[in-house]
Amino acid sequence: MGAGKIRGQLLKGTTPLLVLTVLRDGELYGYEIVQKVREKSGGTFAPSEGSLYPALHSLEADGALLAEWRESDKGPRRRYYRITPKGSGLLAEHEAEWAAFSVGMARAVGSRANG
Amino acid sequence: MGAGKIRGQLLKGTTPLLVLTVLRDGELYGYEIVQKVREKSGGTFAPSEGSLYPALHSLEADGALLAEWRESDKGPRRRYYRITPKGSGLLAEHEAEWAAFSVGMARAVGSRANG
DNA sequence: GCATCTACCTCTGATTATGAGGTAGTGGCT
DNA sequence: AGCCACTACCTCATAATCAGAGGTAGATGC
Repeated sequence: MGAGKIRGQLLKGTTPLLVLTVLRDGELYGYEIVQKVREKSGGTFAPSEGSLYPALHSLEADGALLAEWRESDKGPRRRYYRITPKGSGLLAEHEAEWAAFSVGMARAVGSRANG
Repeated sequence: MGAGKIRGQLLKGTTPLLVLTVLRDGELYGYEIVQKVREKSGGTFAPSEGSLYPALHSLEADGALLAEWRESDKGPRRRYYRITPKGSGLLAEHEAEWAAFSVGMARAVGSRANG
């Protein structure tokens, strides 16, 4: 349980990156996004609804995503999300941030001393 | 500026890991901890005072660190921190969390499709 | 006396993940 | 028909914690 508490904090700020990443391969609706993230991350990540939907709305408001309602044959309607050119730019920014961040962590936490 | 906003969120939860990591090599006081973190991370990280001191107090309260006031020849007194066995255990936990987290991210964000 | 550097501490505001709750459509079971 | 489960969306209250600004205090130099 203690470990989960740490993880919850590490997750902060990763939802837009994860969402934009799975949408790079094509349009998806909310539930599908969670499944794709879980799949791609090897089961490590699966954004909760309480963080997914606000993130989607915020990305849409920023012009990073385009959304469209569509009916489903078998269940409630779905809101499909598609990445925009602006979203691709934002994705690149998030990827660069993550890369710099994880390199810094590898240096700082790496088993060997650096100084 | 936009990038910094992302990073600020990614940083959440990393302060205890960074602090415990630099204290693994010996005791340090607050200002020194920031410098060591900056040094080890190649300039990527340098905890702000507003996050460092609360983290130190919390780690001390948890029994992960032992602290001691000492006078300085040339300036105000310093509070030296030393890692305890419990702190080493916590460090191992944080390291494992970080490892799992960064592996998951590498899978999810890696340039090639996984599924 | 006053500014500057070191060194500590605390508070406010902003961001965001979680978990619980709520609304609806579809289909299966009794 | 009534009930439950599953899909699919959304929102709210709570908790964690980072940044930045402010405050206290000792030592040094002008």
